[in-house]
Amino acid sequence: MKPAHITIKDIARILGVSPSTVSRALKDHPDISEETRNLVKSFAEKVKYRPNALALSLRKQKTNTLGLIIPEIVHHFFSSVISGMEDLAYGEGYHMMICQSNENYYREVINTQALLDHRVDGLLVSVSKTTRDYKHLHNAIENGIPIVFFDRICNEIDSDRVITDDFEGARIATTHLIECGARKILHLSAPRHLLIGLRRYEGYCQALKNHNIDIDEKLVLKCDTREEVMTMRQHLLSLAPEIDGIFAVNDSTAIAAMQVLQENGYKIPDDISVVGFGDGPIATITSPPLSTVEQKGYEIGREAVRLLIQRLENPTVQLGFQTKIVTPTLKKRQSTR
Amino acid sequence: MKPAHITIKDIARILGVSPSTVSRALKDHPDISEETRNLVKSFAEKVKYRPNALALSLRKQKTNTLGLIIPEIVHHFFSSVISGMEDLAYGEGYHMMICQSNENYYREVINTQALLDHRVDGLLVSVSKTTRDYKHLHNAIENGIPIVFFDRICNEIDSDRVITDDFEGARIATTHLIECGARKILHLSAPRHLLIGLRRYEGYCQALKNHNIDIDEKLVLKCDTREEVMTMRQHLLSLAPEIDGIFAVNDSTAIAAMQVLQENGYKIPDDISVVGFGDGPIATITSPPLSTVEQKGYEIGREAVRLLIQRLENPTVQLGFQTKIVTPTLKKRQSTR
DNA sequence: ATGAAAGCGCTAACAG
DNA sequence: CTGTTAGCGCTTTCAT
Repeated sequence: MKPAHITIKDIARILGVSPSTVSRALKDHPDISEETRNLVKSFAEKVKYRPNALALSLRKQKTNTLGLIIPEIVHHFFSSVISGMEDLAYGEGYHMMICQSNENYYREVINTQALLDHRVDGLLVSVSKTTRDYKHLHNAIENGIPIVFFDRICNEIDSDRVITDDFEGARIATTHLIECGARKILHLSAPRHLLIGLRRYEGYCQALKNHNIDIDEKLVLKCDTREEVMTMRQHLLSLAPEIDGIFAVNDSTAIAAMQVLQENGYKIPDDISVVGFGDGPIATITSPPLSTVEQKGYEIGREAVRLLIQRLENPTVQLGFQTKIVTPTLKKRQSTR
Repeated sequence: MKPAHITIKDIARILGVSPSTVSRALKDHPDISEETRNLVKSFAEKVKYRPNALALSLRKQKTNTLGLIIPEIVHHFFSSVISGMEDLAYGEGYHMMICQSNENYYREVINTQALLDHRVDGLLVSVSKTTRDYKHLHNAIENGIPIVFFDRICNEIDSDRVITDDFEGARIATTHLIECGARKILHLSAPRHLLIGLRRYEGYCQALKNHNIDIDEKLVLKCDTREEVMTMRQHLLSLAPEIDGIFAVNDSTAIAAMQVLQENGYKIPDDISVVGFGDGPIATITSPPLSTVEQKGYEIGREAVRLLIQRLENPTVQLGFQTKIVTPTLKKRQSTR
């Protein structure tokens, strides 16, 4: 356990030159003679000199670190986002400091503060469900720290954003069902006061409209969890004879519905085709595997980091804020024909 | 976009005192008069002064940051680990810098270096599958940076460790099958050259032995993915009539087997009971829900951070290295009676 | 071509 | 009780 890392000063002392010479030699400053440069460089290599990123950051007023605030890490979509962010950031010479808000406003505030204290160059934020007040995020922007919001964006703050095109995803999913021959399509939806509930409902309606199918509000059920499907089991079964397709707002709801139907003798997809939304790992292991809308978390993560770094590295240019809309794609499997 | 954050120096200048007075007042140093203290504190609050963590770290030679190197973030077990780490670290005043090796040795080396450059106080590492050489990690230890290995530990380095008790998990799972009345238990296993393959196999054998059931090597199949189950479908079905239980090395294999059997008229759990291992989110949504061994990623993460912080905060005491063995528990669902 | 000095923001030993 | 000074590790004028 040697206590200290070797520093430029150490090298300078040992080699009998000044710290500035070492610093310059190390970064190939033209003023330094080849001789000195080689001497310093080979010695530095020998003693495994590594610059202290802390000192560098303090000096340069730039940490090359991005702060991430995410509601929860254990979630297929969010962990995919993190993975995409990490991969791109790494490639661009940035590192990530990651905080989990656990959907807790108070913790989100503390996290934001901590990241600012660490002087991250920018922030990547998906706001917690309990956040109503955005002072902490405004505060970051006022301190010159740009934010890119992703997925759970904040409308009160003008900023770069990356979101999923829920409308389009739902439209694609529903259209697929129609193309499979379905006409009476049940929509298991999230509440409309949630953005995804509303948008996916609208996409569903749009697809029907495009094919001149009337929207039957009896076929739109507020039902967005596995548990709720189980509770509504009877109602679902009472509708089953008259429907030929189901579009669910997420995969677990789709799967639960599929199972209830199967247990009662319905064949998927022969009697009823089913499409989900999200494409977590669960969609591939059901029987039949679930057709669903792929949500591209990895890509959203990359895109968010791309926007952020672009802004960080062009501080002079007054870039207008962009909203990147990532269009999900249909992942056709065997729950639809 | 104000460029700069306010500093102690700024406050000192404005208030007409010295920076050290401000510094002391802020941290309730006893030498400072109440008057000055209140003056400074209220002013600091008014201008939202926040200490620069970078400067502090440089000064104190302590960053309060833990570096994490993990093979992949998008994996239920690993993301649970991260979540547990983050939660505990947060509570103890530490932050996490997270790097993903993507199972790539080269990247693991670079990541380690980057974290050392950032002067993280300690390292949490699960080694990549492709890592054969441990110089980079030895190097960290030589630099006085303690490492806690978790899950994929490194035997060449003497260090703190947190692992799952695979043997015990397998024993519990198999015993559960036996208690459900099974006697002819098929084990779908990972290759024995992998530690988990070996340990879980041994646990399976131990349970049989404890109940005086002979081990039948024909009932131990190297088969540890969904795809492999599909490939071995016929073989599996040929064994099916003579077995009454299955213990699979992971959930997806268990589920695939369950599905193949169901499609061929077997009733789960009536004809055959099935137990998996790992308890990702998929286990709850199958029909019937899968009994499995819960792997406690969250707890492993917390434990790893606990060990690391304990070591960091008792640098003087020569603590012996500990290996924490987290025993998984049976999660009984409906795939077993 | 090299060195001395100042400073990034903060703290702590030493003076007074 | 408060200020001065030095220094954490590094870069970058400004001298020489």
